Amino acid sequence: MTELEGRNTVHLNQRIRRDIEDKIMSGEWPPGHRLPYEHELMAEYGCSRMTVSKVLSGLAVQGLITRRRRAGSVVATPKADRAVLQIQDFALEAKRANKSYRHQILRRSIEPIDAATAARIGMPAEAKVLCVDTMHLVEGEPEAYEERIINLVAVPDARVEKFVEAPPGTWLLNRVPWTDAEHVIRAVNADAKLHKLLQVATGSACLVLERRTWQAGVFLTEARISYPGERHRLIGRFSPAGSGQFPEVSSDGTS
Amino acid sequence: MTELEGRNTVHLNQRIRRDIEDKIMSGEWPPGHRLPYEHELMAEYGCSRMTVSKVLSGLAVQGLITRRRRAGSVVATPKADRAVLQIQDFALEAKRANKSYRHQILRRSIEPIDAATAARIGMPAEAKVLCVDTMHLVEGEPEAYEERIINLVAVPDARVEKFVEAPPGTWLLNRVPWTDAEHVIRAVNADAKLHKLLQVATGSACLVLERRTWQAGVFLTEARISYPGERHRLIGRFSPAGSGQFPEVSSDGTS
DNA sequence: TAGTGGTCTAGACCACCGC
DNA sequence: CGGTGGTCTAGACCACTAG
Repeated sequence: MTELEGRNTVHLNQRIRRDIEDKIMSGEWPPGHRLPYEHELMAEYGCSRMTVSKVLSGLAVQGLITRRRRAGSVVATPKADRAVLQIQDFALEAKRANKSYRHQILRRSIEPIDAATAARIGMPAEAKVLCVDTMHLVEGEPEAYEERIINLVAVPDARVEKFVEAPPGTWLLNRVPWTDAEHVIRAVNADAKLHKLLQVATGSACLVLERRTWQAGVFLTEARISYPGERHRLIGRFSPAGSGQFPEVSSDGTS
Repeated sequence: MTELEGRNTVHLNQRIRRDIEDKIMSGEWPPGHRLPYEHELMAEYGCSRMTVSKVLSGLAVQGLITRRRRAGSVVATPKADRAVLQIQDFALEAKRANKSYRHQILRRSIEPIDAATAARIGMPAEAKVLCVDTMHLVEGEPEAYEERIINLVAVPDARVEKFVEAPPGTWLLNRVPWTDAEHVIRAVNADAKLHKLLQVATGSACLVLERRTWQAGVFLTEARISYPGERHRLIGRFSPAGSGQFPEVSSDGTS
């Protein structure tokens, strides 16, 4: 077609992708609708097959379409909604809100894990791990209470780390990459311990986030983070997988 | 190099990608480390530039590396952890667990929204929306209570839909694609209403998930879903963005 | 079996940006 | 300025699968 107009910095693949996304998003191509074949798109846009192929592959990765060999590409039918929450680094989060942050290490000891924990994280029951309890304070107020277990076999450096400059979560994040993670979010009524630490009434609802991470099958760390109930909320804003990524996410503490 | 061995069905790009991922994950290439240039990888694997380019682009989309012209590609430093929760369709979820599911529409009316809601969803205060309250029952027990608002301008079909066969969430999911979403997760103490509906003690902790979705800037729907406190947890298992996608995710109800 | 997508090549030109 | 990544081409062979 030798398109020569409108090529300021907008690339052909972007135009193709946008056209297809628009047709899907507008409902013009509903779930199940078969997209044009690659050779048809080649003809339509007057480009090589590689270009349309990359576009369609990207849409497939994004989950907008599904592709099969002989059958062509069809608009995917959404399966379920995803909630994507970005668990911010506490210090970063506070800094963005222009608030002061500090943390206190309440406990730091190396202990054997009990049977329940062993089963949960997939380690032998006798294994010794590093246990670190941390209070996160924003503007001097309790923001969250964190109970963490670190596998010293996977993270030997942690054995001598005192977590003075950075709390365990931040320290680990900047040091050890992970390959698998599991999150559990629950609501619990504050017991005496949470009452004392978070300065909330006994029985008031608290948000508990448990995160376990592994690296290639090897357990790395488990964190149980308790937030004061209604004062804190996990917030996530996002677009479908892969497209807009994660434009703005926060975990704030407005009532 | 003209590699000729080991090409059963494992593609060259997969091998390159795996090699790089392994080096990053093992810590051999820590955050900030500069990867080989494309032409170096070409020489190392004896392939064309397109092949290594696609691999590196994929890793960049995945967030494992960052790429800049002239400067090359470097291993990205992780910013924060993400929690990815898949909000299952209630019926699907129950079916997988081999449990019975049904829903009840407790309320269905078209009403103008109040000022607070209008501000929250970005619609004029006078706009009329469809309000649907739904109880989700698994094995006859209250699983969740859902309060939903649907923008009739964006989803005109909803005006005559009675949600008998499928609850509003499922109905919408299979009909309307969204481009942006916002989630808020809170813990609240059950008030009299939740006590009655979810059959939990007044004051017991409940998990509240609010989801608002838009399509290209146009508000679609808002759902506030309340789960009985400790009986239900949101669970997500996942790998870093783009790689393993979402291997197994559930929202189960064990105590 | 024929036609689709999946992968790969050996080039090319260009935009950007660090030196 | 030179070298990097970003994009694109016009081919090619192969694997898979629907009809």
